[in-house]
Amino acid sequence: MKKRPTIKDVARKAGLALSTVSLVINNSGYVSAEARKKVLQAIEELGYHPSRAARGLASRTSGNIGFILSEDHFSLAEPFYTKIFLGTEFEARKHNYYILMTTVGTRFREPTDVPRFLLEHNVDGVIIAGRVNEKLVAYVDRLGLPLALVDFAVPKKHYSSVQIDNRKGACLAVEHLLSLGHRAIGFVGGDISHPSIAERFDAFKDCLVDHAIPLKPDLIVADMPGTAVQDGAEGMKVLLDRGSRPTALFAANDAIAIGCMQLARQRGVRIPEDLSLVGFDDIETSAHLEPPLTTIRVLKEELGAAAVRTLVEAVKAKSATTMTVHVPVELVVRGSTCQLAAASPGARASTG
Amino acid sequence: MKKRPTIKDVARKAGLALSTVSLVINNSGYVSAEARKKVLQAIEELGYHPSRAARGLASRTSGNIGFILSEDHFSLAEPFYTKIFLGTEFEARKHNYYILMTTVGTRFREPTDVPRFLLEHNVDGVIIAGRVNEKLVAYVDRLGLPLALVDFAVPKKHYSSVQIDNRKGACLAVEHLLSLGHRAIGFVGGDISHPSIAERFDAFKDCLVDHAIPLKPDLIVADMPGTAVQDGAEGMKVLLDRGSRPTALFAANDAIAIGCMQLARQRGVRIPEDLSLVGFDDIETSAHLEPPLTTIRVLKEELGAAAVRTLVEAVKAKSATTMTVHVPVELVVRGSTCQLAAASPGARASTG
DNA sequence: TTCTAATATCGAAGCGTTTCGAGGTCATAC
DNA sequence: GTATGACCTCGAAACGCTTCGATATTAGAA
Repeated sequence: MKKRPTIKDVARKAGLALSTVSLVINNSGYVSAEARKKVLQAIEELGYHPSRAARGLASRTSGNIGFILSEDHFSLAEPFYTKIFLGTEFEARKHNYYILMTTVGTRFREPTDVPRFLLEHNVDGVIIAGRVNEKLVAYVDRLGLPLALVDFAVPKKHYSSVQIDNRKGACLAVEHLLSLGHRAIGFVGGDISHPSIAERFDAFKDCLVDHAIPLKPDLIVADMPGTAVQDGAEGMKVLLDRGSRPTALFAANDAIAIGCMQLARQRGVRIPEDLSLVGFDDIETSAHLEPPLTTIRVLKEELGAAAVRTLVEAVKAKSATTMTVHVPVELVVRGSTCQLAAASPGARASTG
Repeated sequence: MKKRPTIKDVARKAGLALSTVSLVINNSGYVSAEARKKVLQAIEELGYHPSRAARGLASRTSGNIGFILSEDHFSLAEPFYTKIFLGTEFEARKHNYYILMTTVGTRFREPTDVPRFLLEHNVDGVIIAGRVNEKLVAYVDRLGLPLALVDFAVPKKHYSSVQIDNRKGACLAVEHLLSLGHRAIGFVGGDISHPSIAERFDAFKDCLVDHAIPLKPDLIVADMPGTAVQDGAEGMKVLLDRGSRPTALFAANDAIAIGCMQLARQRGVRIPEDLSLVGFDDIETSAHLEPPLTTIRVLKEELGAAAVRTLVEAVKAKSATTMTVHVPVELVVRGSTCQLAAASPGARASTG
């Protein structure tokens, strides 16, 4: 409980000016080897460590990075963004930053909806994960704070961002299905206004075309309002009611895939025998489904870590250069996909 | 990018002294209704918000709570403490605090192993989750910082803490097994030096005695070094090699239970037919095992939230009163336990 | 030798708050 | 009529740093 030493005490003990001590601590300016040694020793003996608040006030830096998440994403049911957040925590510690986390609603009005750490000037940079109100993004930008978006982009604007390699993922999925002999490959997506979903859809189409497979519009459903389980079920229903019979399906994400699975079961469509199914994201539950879902794994922690690295660079550089990082994805083959040959009707009945 | 207003600007605009403005902001001292109104209006018009750094320096508060976690617990494989952490984030936002997170190793030497936020005086209180070096706890205590331990306790010392209701949980487990007709109930634990594990073991014994079931030492294994899956397998092995044949088993946590399951499968012991098994914690995977594990659910996020509440109280009160909060647990019945009747040898063979 | 630039140290002016004590007004109690 | 205390406002002194400009010294270039 005794008073902790200040830079003044160090200066006195070292017999040097306070400002010289500061130079040593910050490794800036000119300091003789001798003076440096004296300062270091005094620091050591006193057990001195600079105060963050004082340093922050004088240098107008906080040592913190703000992490903004949309409210509906920071639920315990949504481990996707939660993992991104944990990824930022991991990486921030490596760079001697702390993460201040907050969530925001879809509305954005000043100053009520401005994250407190922005009002208090308590962060040196901001990470925004997932879709948030564009006005919030603009607000952060106007503050002149380094900014990195994760799995989100604002149309017509260039911000630094960390993106999932959606195109690659979609290709991996399609090529996996092709390699299994599938040709009638469908797509179930929703909320095409979400950049990631749109990109997956786009790449899906491109990839088929690249492999000389003609697109069949009746195998595609992409107009559900959201990207949750019920949207997947809804999409699957539309597809089946339409009379379409794809042998394989690429779902825009795992939640949608799960919805497809549920409806398939209701309608007596067997997975993978009658229909191979590939998801995207590799969320926790996917591995535990029956059958376990073949999917595209997204390295969620890596998304967060990359965002921190981007930001730390930006803070150091003080330049407004923006950059986009694409985090790799990988195919995880599980039980929801199989060779087309085995998918002919009755194949199972004859063996069972 | 234009300079943000300071308290000085507010004072000028309101035609009052800077200190009066401060009093209004902090709702302290005497301020006339008229003056308050003028200040509030000036603040509104200028869009003023106090700077955290300046306020921190002057008032020696940071608005942050430090969260210390043992290194091996902050892995992505260990969602238990990670969830506690998320629980603190949730709750901290409600009280206008931010969480600064760090991990520590088992060693503790000053000043190398001291969390940076402590050196920088950058937190108003500290939460320590899980077992850490006792010297670290003593160090925090010596700093005079409010402290709350989560799922950890230091022998012979009284710190505020948030505990799992281990006794209740163990009783729920035992009584569940008793209600299924089991009498030969075994225990597999490890690392009895961990307070939580010890308490579960203790309550297990007490509960049996309370129900007039004599303790059979040969049904108990509790000397493994750790509490992980392999320790569970090891314990199960010892039990079986010893020739003990409990009809039901209470494992000190889910990881241990999983180890038991694995070894049981190897040895041809069927769960639940030959052996009913109850775990503790309700970790993510437990629900997805085959069979899904009956266990005692621990509200992990609530542990974290309770710790924050405890700490916020302590910061406000400035008193050194300590308190222990017990967070409730609940029994989750799944497929790894069943009625004793069905467990007679051959019961399955005759139906299969 | 003289000038310049690099090196080294220092004092002082902030950074934007909180807090303390001084000083003033006014109503109430004695 | 004066003392007392509540109420109100203010200026100034911290809080513990960074940073700027001044000054001094030294080494190398001209």
